[in-house]
Amino acid sequence: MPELPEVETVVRELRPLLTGRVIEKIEPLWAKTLENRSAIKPEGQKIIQLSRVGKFIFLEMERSWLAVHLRMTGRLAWKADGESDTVGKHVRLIVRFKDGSVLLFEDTRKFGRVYHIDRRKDVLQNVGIDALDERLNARKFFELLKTRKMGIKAFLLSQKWIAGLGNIYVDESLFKAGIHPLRPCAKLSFAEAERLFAAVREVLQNAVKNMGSTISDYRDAYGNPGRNQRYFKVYRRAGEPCFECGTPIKKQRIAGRGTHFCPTCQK
DNA sequence: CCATGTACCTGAAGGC
DNA sequence: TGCCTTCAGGTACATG
Repeated sequence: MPELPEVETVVRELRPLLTGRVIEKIEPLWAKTLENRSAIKPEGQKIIQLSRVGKFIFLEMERSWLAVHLRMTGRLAWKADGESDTVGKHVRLIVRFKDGSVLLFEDTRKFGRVYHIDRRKDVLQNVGIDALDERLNARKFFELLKTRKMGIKAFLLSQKWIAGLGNIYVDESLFKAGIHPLRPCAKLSFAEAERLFAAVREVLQNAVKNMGSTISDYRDAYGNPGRNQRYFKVYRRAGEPCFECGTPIKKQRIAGRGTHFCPTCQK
């Protein structure tokens, strides 16, 4: 499941591969994958730069943008020779460049989307500040928490306030901070908010260093799996002993997601 | 405002 | 072997 670290890894790898290339054609193979919300034509436009906000990947062109969301099983891969590339079973969209290279969007479950838009905010209306944005700090994080009654896991999972976290990194961050996933946001002290903010940053930054986590589907732009899954403390460890206290890790449905936590360490 | 449920999808895994 | 059910979870949307 690509979350911020996986998306960041893909963006870093694709940036030198795609920048400067000119689009010849965009071919959707599964109609719903491409959502065109612009009157401008992508054909003939040059890719100026790549960026990321939360789980969105942006390809900035000269007059419009492509925004990619990988959702659950989406992957991007660039191939120097588009002609020799046999189209795999799960290729949902092909971006063809003038030089003959291609960007493939593969997506087993078809949840992923490629949006063609005029400006980034066309897909960012309901997306909050990126979790690694330098403008975010513990004080601002606490300010976002203190007016909300919802459980902290639901808050972190929502992209509305802080963008980029998904199920894996929420569980790992809450464990690192020693906070129970059901704690109401508004009941967290400033010290707890500070600890949680630091944990979120550390968990995400470590995962970026490890090129993301691969559970089943995720691969980077070169088709390689990440290494971060080796360092999970709670995710997918139900019934196994907590590394801190030995209590079996509990799995429970919270905020509609399989949630892993240590009932002893997380209060 | 918030929690819950369903839809979108496919493939893997478990039960019988 | 094979059929059926359940589960995985990012996001949008409907409902209470």
